Amino acid sequence: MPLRTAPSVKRGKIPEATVARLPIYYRALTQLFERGETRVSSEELAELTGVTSAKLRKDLSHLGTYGTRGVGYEVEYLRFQIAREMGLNNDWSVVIVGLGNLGRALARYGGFGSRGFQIVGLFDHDAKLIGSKLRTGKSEIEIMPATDLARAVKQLKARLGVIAVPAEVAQKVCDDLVKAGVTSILNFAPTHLSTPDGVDVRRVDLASELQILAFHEQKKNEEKSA
Amino acid sequence: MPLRTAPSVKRGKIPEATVARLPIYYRALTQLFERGETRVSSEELAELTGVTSAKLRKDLSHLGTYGTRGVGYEVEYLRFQIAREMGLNNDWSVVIVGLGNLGRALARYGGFGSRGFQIVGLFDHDAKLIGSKLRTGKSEIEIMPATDLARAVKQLKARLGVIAVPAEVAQKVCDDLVKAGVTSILNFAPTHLSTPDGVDVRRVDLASELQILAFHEQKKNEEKSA
DNA sequence: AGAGATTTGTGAAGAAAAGCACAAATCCCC
DNA sequence: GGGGATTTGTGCTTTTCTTCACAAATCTCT
Repeated sequence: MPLRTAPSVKRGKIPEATVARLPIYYRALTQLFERGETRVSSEELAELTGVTSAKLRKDLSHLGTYGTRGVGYEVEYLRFQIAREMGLNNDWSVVIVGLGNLGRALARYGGFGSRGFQIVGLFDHDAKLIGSKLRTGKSEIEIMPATDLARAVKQLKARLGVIAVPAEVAQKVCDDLVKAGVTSILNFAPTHLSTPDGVDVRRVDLASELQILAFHEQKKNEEKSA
Repeated sequence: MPLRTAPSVKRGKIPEATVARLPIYYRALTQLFERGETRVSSEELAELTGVTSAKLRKDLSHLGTYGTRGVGYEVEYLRFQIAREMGLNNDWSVVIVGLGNLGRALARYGGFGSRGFQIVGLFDHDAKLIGSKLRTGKSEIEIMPATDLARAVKQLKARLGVIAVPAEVAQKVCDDLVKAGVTSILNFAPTHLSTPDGVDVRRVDLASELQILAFHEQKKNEEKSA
């Protein structure tokens, strides 16, 4: 009978590289949990997520010692600990600015609205879109005018913002979001955003990703012909 | 009159971290070029792209010595060198699999079809979509049945594939793409893909990005209340 | 209860990336 | 043509990330 002893929670700060992998582990654990698995070894979980088992163990060791030597990890327990560490038990309000092709896809994207994230505001500049409603997961939300951004976002108390507008206006939108109290931004516009200290920006750049692949692809060809 | 001396092209391999930043520099240089700027210093370009000037210079030094001390870099020349290094002068054929919300947005996304990347095939599983046409940049392309994937992609000779299908079928699609000769994959499905050696996979994970932001957001709150 | 088989957690070593600081090269102006 | 002002390119240092390898902890079987 594995009696759960007090989890030794470590309070050093977690390396950024580790933080970036926690969502991957979380997802794999969720899958295992839904499949009814109760235990998993670092080897198996590493296989599922595409990392090495040593890296996985070191990553987890930054959260605390949640495994059992000779046995492995309890799926549900480890999953909960990661969720807690990542703040997924809290509820996060998110606004999306820009509802072109990409913005609409993001708004409708299920994985976005799921677990912990709730889309509470949609904004666009285009008069043809304003007032129309969009289904985002469970609820329907009306698209509001971008001119209202700063005021409306402040009222919604959202601290996470998604920018899916053209590069030319991204900085302006970013400034408005920051003014409204947003302190974390996911930027899909292909441009660098400058923000004051204390505001995090993560960029997702579709064209860059393709270019990086093309670079490696080219290297493969050079090798072949060499 | 700055007579252009033979560029000393360095042939060591370029660090991965540098490769990931080259597209950013390239975009900023394109912008400067279109604005009519002919010269830029590492300090200015660093500011524009959100890196430090030392890092920028070191990155560029891996490509060759394309700057002039006391002066800076010639915008057009440097831009060309980066493009060449990244294989953007070649033309890359890309196929997209999965034309749900996200896939359609990607297909229509201008920055994708631009400079060097041409979407040559669209595939989906859904009978309602098959046969319909989608405008991707300049041309219209018909959506083809996913059952035809391996055969059709081989015929199209595409080596870059974009996966925008649900996680459950992503590995199957990936296997088919690899079978068809695709050697670089951009994966939007929230799951790890296993591939044979020689096939590169880059993952873009929207939910993970939000979760990483939420993690830091939580840390900010803890600090405040501490 | 003890021997043998697993599997974690982690120090220590190694590799990669970032940051520093300054010599070398160029320009400008008198 | 020489002195002062810029700005690159890079050796060196520091930091961060990854990998290795093994002791410690647990389980199983007899």
